[in-house]
Amino acid sequence: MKTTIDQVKHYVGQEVTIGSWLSNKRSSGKIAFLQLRDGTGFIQGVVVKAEVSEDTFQLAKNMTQETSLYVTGIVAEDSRSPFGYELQVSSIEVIHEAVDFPITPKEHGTEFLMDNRHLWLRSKKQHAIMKIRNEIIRATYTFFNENGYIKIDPPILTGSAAEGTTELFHTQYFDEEAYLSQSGQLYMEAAAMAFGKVFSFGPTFRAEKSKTRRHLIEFWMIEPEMAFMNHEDSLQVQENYVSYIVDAVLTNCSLELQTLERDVEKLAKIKAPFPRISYDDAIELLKEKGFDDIEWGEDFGAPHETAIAESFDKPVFITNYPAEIKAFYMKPDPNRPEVVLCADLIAPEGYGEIIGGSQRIDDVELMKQRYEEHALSGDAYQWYLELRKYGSVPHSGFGLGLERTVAWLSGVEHVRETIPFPRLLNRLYP
RNA sequence: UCCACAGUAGCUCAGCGGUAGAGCAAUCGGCUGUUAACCGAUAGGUCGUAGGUUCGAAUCCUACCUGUGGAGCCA
Repeated sequence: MKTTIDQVKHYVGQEVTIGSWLSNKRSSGKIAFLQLRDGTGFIQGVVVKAEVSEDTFQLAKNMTQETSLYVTGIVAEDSRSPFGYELQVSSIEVIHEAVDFPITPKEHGTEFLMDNRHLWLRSKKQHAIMKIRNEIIRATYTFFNENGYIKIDPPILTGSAAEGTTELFHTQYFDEEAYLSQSGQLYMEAAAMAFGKVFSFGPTFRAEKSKTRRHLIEFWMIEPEMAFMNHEDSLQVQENYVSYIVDAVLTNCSLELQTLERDVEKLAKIKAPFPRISYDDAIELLKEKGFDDIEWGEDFGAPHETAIAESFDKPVFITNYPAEIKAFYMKPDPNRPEVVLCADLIAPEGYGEIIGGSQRIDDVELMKQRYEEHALSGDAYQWYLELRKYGSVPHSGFGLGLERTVAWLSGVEHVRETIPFPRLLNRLYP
């Protein structure tokens, strides 16, 4: 019976064949232990010299790391095995012998592992992180579909910048210049006017020379946009969504969290509602904590965000930033035009901003004024202005960074481990 | 772009002015329950690159290259 490691518990006492790779082995004169991996899990194969042919035993003893093989044997429960079950091997068929696999069962440096990312993905820890990433993706689709959202895909090649401040990747679009999308948001606003509640889920590109554990050049973003929702409505969507994915990961990835030695107690506390603190109060809080390097009107740096997040054991919304330091499309607070109806959601434990969101300007005259202030050329942004011309409604939206969320829930230090093939400042290979 | 640190065997590192070292991986041998298994042996090097100081440089100095951590910007 051909099966996979995750199904092995259904075949105790029976003979199965598993297509697998040898992740490690140990052997003595009369017995060999094969650590086998097949993508669904890990299991130990036990080869006893007295119970197999001489050829099979020699094969088992001499097999190299990451050799691919079909292994056949009887499934047995065994507490001595690291995986709970083991395979009492009767025969081995080598598919391909791996020669000099570079990632040995010892410590390695970051550069080396990144150069071998295509092989590093085979390791247990990376496997667990990718499973958690997949669970967040799955839960995202479920959450939005069950709440009446339609997935809309904004373009990746664009003719103009969403926000002029950040650097864009330039490319050629036949005879004209084009850019890789750094946000689908403007297009999602158009989609919200067509479908009410929409979300996007796709790659984003930022040609910023950022070099921190929270930055990638290419990363994935989830961008919901909702018509007829004000800022407060949007905050509720955000906290419900984040609570939902945290719960999904806790429920469906307990093994992976254990592999990563994640403190799940901290994650279990993450339930809506989340605390909110205004930008004004956040400035006060920082002053109380002894920060004298920030004044009203300045944006927070990473140490500031971390200090604010430390005051809470849940993610915290920092709301109503000064309009000056935020994007042109954010709606001013009607009672205080110098601040805008926006919020950043800061994850606990120093993982930083995972969501940025706002209510959008719906008044066409104010938007025209912003165009002038930000010197946005009329032609490229004409269509965006027209959304305010034909049946404009209050609407809000936000963007969640997938990799930062994966890093937070997995408890890994650096976002580069949360995407299969990270694009970093100095890395385009593999 | 700025600041700090680091490049020595395939990998992780020690050596810090006087003949280039260890562990793991590889190869060979030993061991019946291993858990990054263990034990013995073999093989493996233009000490990031280019200059300089010195009787002598992996070691000291200068420049450059590459990487790591952080800052700014952002998700």
